[in-house]
Amino acid sequence: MQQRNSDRTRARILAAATEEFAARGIGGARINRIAEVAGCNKAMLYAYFGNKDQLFDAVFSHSVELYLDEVGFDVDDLPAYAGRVFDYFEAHPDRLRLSTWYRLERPDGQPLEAIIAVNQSRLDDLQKGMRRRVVPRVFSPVSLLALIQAVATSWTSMNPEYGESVPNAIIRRRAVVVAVQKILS
Amino acid sequence: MQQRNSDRTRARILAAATEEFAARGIGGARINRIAEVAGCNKAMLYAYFGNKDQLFDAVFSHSVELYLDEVGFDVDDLPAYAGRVFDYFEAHPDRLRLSTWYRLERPDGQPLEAIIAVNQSRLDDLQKGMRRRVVPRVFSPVSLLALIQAVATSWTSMNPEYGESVPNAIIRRRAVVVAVQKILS
DNA sequence: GCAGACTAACCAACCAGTTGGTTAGATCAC
DNA sequence: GTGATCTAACCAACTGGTTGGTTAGTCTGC
Repeated sequence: MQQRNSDRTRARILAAATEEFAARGIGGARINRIAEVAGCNKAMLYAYFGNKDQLFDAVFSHSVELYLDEVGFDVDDLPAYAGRVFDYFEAHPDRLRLSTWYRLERPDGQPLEAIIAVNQSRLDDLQKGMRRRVVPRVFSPVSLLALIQAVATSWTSMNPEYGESVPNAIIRRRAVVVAVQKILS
Repeated sequence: MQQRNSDRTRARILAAATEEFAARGIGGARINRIAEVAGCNKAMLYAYFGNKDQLFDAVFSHSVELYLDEVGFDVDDLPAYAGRVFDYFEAHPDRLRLSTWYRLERPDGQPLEAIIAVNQSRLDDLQKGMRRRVVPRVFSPVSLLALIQAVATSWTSMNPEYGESVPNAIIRRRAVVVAVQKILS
C-alpha cells in the first residue's frame, strides 16, 4: 500500500465526488464530505481540480464519457437502443441523477463539446436512416431522439407517489422497448 | 394599500419562495433572498411557515394543487391529455422544475397524500377504460401513465446541448400528441 | 389598549477556499 | 551504496463570509 500516489488520490477524490454530487447536487455537495470519503485532505481537491464547480465538471464529463462509451447508438434497431439506455440507467441511477442536477443547476452553462458532437452524429445517423427507409419519417430526427430518450428513462422521472404499484425491471423494460417500437410504426 | 395584512404577506412569501425554489432547489434557495423579494422580514417566513423545509412543502403542495386543478385527466382521449400536459408545462416551466427538485432532493420523503389519491384514481380510470375497450391492453395502467407522462415532458428533459436544433412549440407539441397516439395504437 | 403583524439586530454553525509547513520518496553527487 | 538535496504529495489549522434560525422589542389596525 503506497502512501503517496497522485493518480490514486485523484481517482479516489473523483469517486467520492461522484457519489456526493449524484446524491446532493452541486449546491448541496459538501467539500468536507468529499474529502472525508476520499480519505484525504480538503486542500487536495483544490490542488487537483481547482474548485467545486470544476470538480463537478470533471465528475460529470467523466460520467458522460462512460455513458457514451458503453451505450452504442444503432439506427437499425432503435427499440434495442432504448432497451440498452434503460439497462444502463437501471444499473447506474447515479449517472442519470448527475445529468438531472446538471440540467437544473447549470441552466445556462455552456454546453459540453463532447455531447454536441455525439448529438449531431446521432441526428445525422437518423437522417440517413430515414433516407434508407429504415427509420420512418413521421417525426423529425430531433423529435425522435427526444422521444426515445424520454421513453427509455420514463420510470426514473416518475413520482415516488406510485410506491408499490411500480412493476419490476423486466416489465418496465418491455414497456420501454414496445413503446419505442410503436412510436416507430 | 394596507401596510399590514397577514394574508397578503403570506401570499407574497409563497410567490417569492416558489420563484426561488424553482430556480435553485431546496438546498440552493436562500431564505434572505426570498424575504427580500417578498418585501418583508425574514422572521415572517418562520412565523408563517415554520422553517425552510416546511416552506418548500407549502410551495410544492400549492404547485401540485394548481396542476391537478388545471390539467384534467381523460381516458377517452389520452393524446389530448398529453397535449394539455405539454401546454401546461410549456406555460409553467417553473412547476416542472419544482417537481424535479422534489424528486432529487427528497429521495425518501414520504409521498404526498394528494398525489397518491390522484394517481390511484387515474389508474382506476385506465383500468375501466381498458375494460370498456377504449384503452388498449398492451401496457399495464402504471406503465401507460409513466409513458404518457414521460412523452408529454420529453422536451424539458433534453440536454441543453441541442441548442438551435430544437424545434418550436407547435412542432414539439405535435410530436408529443402523435407519439401518444402511436403508443396507444 | 392590545393582539398580532412586523422589524433590526443578533447568533452559532457552517461553508468554500487558503496558508504555511511537513514528509515520503525520487534523484544525484561521490 | 549512501547521505545530501530536491520535488511534490499531503495536511492541520485558519479565514472571511454566509446560512438558517431566533429574540426582544416596535408599530398599527381594529
